[in-house]
Amino acid sequence: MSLNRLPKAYPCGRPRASRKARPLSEAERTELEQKLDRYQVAQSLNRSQTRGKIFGVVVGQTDHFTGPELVAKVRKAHSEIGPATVYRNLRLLLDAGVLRESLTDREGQSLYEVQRAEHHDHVVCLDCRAILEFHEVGIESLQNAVLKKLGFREVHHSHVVYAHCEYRERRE
Amino acid sequence: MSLNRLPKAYPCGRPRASRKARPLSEAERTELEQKLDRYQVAQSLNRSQTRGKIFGVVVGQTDHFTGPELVAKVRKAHSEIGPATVYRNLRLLLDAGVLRESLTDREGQSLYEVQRAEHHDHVVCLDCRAILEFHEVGIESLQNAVLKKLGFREVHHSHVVYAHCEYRERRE
DNA sequence: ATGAATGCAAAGGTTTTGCACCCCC
DNA sequence: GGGGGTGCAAAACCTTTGCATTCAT
Repeated sequence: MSLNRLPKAYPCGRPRASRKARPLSEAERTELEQKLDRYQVAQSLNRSQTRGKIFGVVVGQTDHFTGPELVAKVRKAHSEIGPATVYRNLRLLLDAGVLRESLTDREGQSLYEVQRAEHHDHVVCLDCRAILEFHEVGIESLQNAVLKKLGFREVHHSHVVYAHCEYRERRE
Repeated sequence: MSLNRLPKAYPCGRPRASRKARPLSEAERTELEQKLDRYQVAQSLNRSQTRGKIFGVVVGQTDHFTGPELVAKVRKAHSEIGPATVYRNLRLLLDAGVLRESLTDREGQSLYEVQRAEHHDHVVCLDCRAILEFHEVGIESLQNAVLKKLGFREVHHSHVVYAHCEYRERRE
């Protein structure tokens, strides 16, 4: 096999898209809106219509998405909005805590998702690219103990496990 | 503050570059060489001189480095080698397990490092960008228990904590 | 009125690809 | 000899930036 053609995907039999996160509740949406508002006030920013539209698209996302995907989604709903504006607001929403950069997919692209109240970490299936979420309190508390010992105060973290899933295992 | 000028760095007083990892031992270096050899054989790849040179530069790295940094380092030692070749070999070395993509820095760039026998995770200082390493067996075992329950078999993982350090704390 | 936000186009930076030529086995 | 590897240049891609204009307060 030549260097020029390294495989990028190793498909397994896992059913696709079986993992849609639940949509935001009305309360969560309101909470995020207030978060954005507070950030805008704190930073003396304006409340623009365009930002409102982008926010609307963003909080409608249940899955993880890349920058270009967000650009496309925004553009689909509001064709007048260009990439530059989307990226400027993407960064702002990250800073405001409305979004978070949750992981890097196996192609090395950043994936973003809406910041929810309950934190979670990720498992990426190396076969079918499915992304699952997990939360284990014990891990977090051990992590915080380590950080404290090192003299740090955590702001956020990214814990991603890349793994083969049982679907592949069965075929080996 | 305008959207166009979001701050990217918040310097703290931590002394820079206080954290150099130790260089590879001769044994480790040999082990990596064999790993590469095995990979080349398994994939029916050739042993080229250029790849050897790049390997040489790579195993001389003690710190984390980005793609462009590796390009520059290789070029400095071997000016005839271009970016395309470096990137092709970077990917190959990742696939061979000689390197690993260890984390994404706060600018969103991937950082690579030599794969060592002892696994470790990372803390990134949000103030001075220092990168520290930690290893906590308890975290790993909890993680593996979770993965098993979900029906996955871990291949590798990335656990990065972004945090403020005590140096900043003291000044607040 | 003043600074923030947008839209466009252009630039920037990183990584990949096409292709002719060379090297390894 | 045949496939793998390299080097160069060009392309592809994602993201940021400059600037004139519009919007929010």
